[in-house]
Amino acid sequence: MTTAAAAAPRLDPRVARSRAAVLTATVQLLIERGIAGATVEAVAARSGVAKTTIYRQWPDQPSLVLDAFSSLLAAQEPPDTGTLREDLLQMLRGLAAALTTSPAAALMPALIDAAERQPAYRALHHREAEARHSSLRTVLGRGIERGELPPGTEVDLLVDLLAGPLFHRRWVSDRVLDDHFATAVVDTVLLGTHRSPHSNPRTGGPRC
Amino acid sequence: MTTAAAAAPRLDPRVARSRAAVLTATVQLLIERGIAGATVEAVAARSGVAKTTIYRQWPDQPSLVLDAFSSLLAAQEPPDTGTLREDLLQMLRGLAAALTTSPAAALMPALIDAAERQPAYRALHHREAEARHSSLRTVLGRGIERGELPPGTEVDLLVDLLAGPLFHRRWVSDRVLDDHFATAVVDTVLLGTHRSPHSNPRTGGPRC
DNA sequence: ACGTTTCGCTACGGGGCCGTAGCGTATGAT
DNA sequence: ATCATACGCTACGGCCCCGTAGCGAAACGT
Repeated sequence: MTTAAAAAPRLDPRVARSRAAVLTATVQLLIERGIAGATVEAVAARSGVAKTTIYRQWPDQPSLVLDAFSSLLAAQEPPDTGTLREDLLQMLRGLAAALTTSPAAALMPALIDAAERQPAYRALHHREAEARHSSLRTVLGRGIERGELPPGTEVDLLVDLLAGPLFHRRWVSDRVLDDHFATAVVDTVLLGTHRSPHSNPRTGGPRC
Repeated sequence: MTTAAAAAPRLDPRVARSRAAVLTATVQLLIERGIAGATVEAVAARSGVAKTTIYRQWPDQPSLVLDAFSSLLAAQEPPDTGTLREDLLQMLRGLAAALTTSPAAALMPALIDAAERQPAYRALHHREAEARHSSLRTVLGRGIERGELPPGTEVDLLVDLLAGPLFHRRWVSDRVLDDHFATAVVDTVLLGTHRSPHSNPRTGGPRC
């Protein structure tokens, strides 16, 4: 009975309310001032929740920030249009849009930077990245089954080839990142993979 | 008199010494603890230079950190082997090696994160990125002149297509980043670009 | 209506870092 | 040898943030 009760604890609405307010304020502060600026005191001031209340729900600042980060996890479902190209276009266009418009995208560098040194952030970063890549892997796997990609295709390589250019353009080149760019990436990579130059040169192209 | 003297200031060796010690310590602290950890007090402790001396040469902490960042600028000369593929292989392999081994590479996420919010860091980041890309652009330009790339090739797109996957693998996928990977990227992108980089969407893309 | 839980508020000691001042000492230039 | 300069050291007021304690008030569950 105790285990059953602990499994489905109906939450006190007061807890839920303050918890939501705190997380919202934390995300805002993370975007505006970075991890270092997401102070417990600042979160308390911004959210209207007392500092002591925050400490009643989170042991320390890193726990709170990690919680705020994971509250943003929103992995999209893998599309299934019937064509590999269409699936990839849909995914990369969605990614491009998310990287340019979503305010949450702005704090990905902060997560990567923190992951470079702190194990907890590192684990979270990998979890989120894996969640994003799994959809891509699913789509690519279907492409292989359909014969749109050669059988020996290295899926991991393709993931970097497809997603990498979008990230690079957003945070390094700092140029326009739109549907046209996403389309160009998909087509170039698909065309370049069609003959699988690195893995299986003997079999030539599938049906060229 | 004052203007003439300021025009050619031979540096006091004491200044040069403390300056070098401070910058070295700052870089170390940046790598170990990030920007927030590169405190003037910590730098003073690590370098053995008194805190007051640091303030005599830098007005505040951001100036010091920016100075430390720019002391790491080392853009490689564009190679000229005669073949576009060889040039690109050399450059991307060098980049892959730098991203994996160089301790300075570890603080690129920190720079990108800071650039997201602070204009000074943003300017520095763009300056460094531009320096890296210019060599790549030079090599690609020669490829177009030689006819190894179609005349209308979008060089900016190629830069992201080539460099992006390396960054993505280093900081998102967190998988092996070696010569083999760099080679696969170069070959896929070159093959994919050999015909039109983005074919017409009406027919369903680059089908053969 | 009743106990229980969570809340907001105030206050606190502790710590870290900021940026400056003053002063004697060591190192450099001439 | 002399003068100028940069140095290290100590000390300081100020600020921000940490995490905890104690209290009464308000909101909840039954």
